[in-house]
Amino acid sequence: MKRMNKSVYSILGILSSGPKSGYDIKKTIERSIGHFWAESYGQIYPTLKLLIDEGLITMEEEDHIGKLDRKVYSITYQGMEELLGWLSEPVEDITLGRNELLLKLFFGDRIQVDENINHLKQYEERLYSELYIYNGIEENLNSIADKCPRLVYQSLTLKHGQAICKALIEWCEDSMKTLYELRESTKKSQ
Amino acid sequence: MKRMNKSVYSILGILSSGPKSGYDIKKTIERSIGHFWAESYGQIYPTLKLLIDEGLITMEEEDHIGKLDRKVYSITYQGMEELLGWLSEPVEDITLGRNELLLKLFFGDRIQVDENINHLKQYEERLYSELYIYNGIEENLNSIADKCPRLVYQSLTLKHGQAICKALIEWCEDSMKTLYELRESTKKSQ
DNA sequence: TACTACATGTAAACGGTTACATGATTGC
DNA sequence: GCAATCATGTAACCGTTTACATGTAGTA
Repeated sequence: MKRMNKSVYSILGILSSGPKSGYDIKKTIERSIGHFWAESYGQIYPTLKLLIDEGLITMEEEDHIGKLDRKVYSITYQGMEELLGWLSEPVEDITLGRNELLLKLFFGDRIQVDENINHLKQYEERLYSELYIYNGIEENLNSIADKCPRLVYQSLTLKHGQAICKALIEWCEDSMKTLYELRESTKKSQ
Repeated sequence: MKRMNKSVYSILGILSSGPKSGYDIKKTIERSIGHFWAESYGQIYPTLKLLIDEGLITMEEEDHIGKLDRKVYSITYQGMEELLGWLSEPVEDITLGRNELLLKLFFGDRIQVDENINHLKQYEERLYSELYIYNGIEENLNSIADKCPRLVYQSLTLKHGQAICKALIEWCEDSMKTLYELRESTKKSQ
């Protein structure tokens, strides 16, 4: 299976909770994962075509409720396997724009709780090393006695990075705690 | 003047503190704004060509210290004007990947303190309204009594957004305080 | 009547990265 | 001799957005 771009997985994820048209997929993405992941029609329709070619989804023309040519897409068994495989793989990119970790996490109930905890652990580690670098730069800035305005502005951008790191490390901790509890509660109910 | 992409301003910003070669620009960007703004050679060299055509920078071939064909670029008066104009304009995009606010702020000492404070104020407002939306969704999620794992994962992604918003609102407050102090201290010394 | 939502799709443009080609200089 | 760094540049590729084209259905 050739390398696929991430749009594929956002669409497979959405279809994993039921068949939908291209239009529906767009709307569903906006309402659910829209705050960290966007897809345009120019991305969705060609991707749907590709997914059919790969056998990961199927299409059915829902003929004439009225005269709308509505095409409904469903995920196949292979498609579900592809999705689950991707969900379990470690996160690659974490550009804060299109956040792959959040995309995996949003569909986290499809896989084991521990796998999601692992994703969070790895993210937390990255955040710690990023913060470590920032702290190094900060010490460097502080060691320069001469406090010119230039340095003030530089350190503001630095503090931005530190603030995000610290907040997200906390978020990781809280999230992992939540997932530990989820794991325990599902154990009991079995 | 036709609309320019943001790479232009990162380069003008870097050149505003002294002439540099394309290679130097790349290295300087990495060391200074690299944590929120990247540029590749494939972006830098064509942009330098464009900036020369627009008269915003000039080029001088620094011939033969050895035999390296080093080309040194300097910002022109018009280039400086273009940069200062852009620095004073309100921020457009704030994708957290390539952060335009931080780019403006990093070069903030070139303009009035108050203009930078305004950028921060506007950013803070955006963050408040984003947080407001998240809080609305959260209430909605909480009102669903049925606590299925699905919702747990959804709310994790939501909390991610909330955590960043809160941290950055605090960062805005701190930054504005710092800039108020900077403004007062420069007033006194005049 | 006009506006909004439903519905599908494509082509061009845009912004950016990656891979490649080329070659000098410095230091181990 | 070899690796790292200095140094310039281009072409292909990738992912994404925008603008466009087309048309139906419901409702105010």
